[in-house]
Amino acid sequence: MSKRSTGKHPSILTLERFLPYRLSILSNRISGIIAETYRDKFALSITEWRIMAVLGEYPGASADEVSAKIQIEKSIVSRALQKLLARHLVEREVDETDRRRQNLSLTKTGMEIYKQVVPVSYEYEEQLLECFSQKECETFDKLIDRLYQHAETIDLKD
Amino acid sequence: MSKRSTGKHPSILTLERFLPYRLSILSNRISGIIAETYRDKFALSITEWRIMAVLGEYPGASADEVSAKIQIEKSIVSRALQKLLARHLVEREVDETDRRRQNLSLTKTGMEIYKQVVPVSYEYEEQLLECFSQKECETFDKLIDRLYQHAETIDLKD
DNA sequence: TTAGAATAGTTGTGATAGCAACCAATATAG
DNA sequence: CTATATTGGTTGCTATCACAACTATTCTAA
Repeated sequence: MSKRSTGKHPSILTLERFLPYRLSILSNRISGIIAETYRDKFALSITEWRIMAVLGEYPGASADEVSAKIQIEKSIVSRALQKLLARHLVEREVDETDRRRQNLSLTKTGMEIYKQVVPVSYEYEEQLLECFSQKECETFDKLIDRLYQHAETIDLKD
Repeated sequence: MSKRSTGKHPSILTLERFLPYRLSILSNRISGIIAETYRDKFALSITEWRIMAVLGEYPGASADEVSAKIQIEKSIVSRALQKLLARHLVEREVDETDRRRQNLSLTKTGMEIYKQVVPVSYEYEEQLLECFSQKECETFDKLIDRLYQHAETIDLKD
């Protein structure tokens, strides 16, 4: 039984210091900056680009695998794929050993775009990390991964 | 003139190690977990809760100030406010010295909800940070803030 | 075998986000 | 003053997301 009324927390929440909030606006800012570039230079949304990135790494993946990889609802992946297919950046063929499944891959054009986007992405990441020393990079890396792992185990009891 | 073809970056992007992506899924996971609680226990969306949090800290703030604080489009704030007003969690009155402006504040009911949500939020934050030592907390804090500051200065050329 | 569960993918619906256009009140510059 | 710009806020439109229902195929177990 916790003594809520005499608890250890302040009675007012300082949003600017609240970790979930800070991570959210940090992520929004960082994604937002590069989203603009993807949109202006390649006419790709973040989701579309992520799909292409997975297919660049794992040609032949299925929509379901892509969905799991990038942690985006399969319905959203499905609709984003429709656009990529329409633009002939991605192609698919029914897997003959399992006809529910469709193997996805970048088309030639898709691959050309991919090869242009990859260095832009890396350069952006590099610019971001300029504000950290080598050691800080490693630390940050480690802490992010640890937090991510840990968050998965949290279940807010009611 | 950069030698792109012999550049220092790999020609394939490993999405799982790409910082913007990792921050995005980390933030989604962390916000997602608590969003569920806000929704189930208080019937509040993240945005609605953030608005209430600002009003808890700064009673009398205007919609514009709230919008700036939580970095959310004023149109979205406007619509979220309509719901909070309808539920009588927030009230507003026209500022008589500037009749464009409406001063917002939590109602009595709103304040009761607020007082329930605050400790839940702090407890969640505490659980999250369990995976860090005191020292790591401070480091993480510092690095996040630095990265956030730095990201603002980045302008992707062309 | 074959009925039922599981899996891959699509589609419908409602909520939310982002942008721009807009209205009303106020501030400002000639 | 008064025309113009600025500011606070709402609304319309479109895109995107989340969740659930649905179709089609394959797997499983009696």
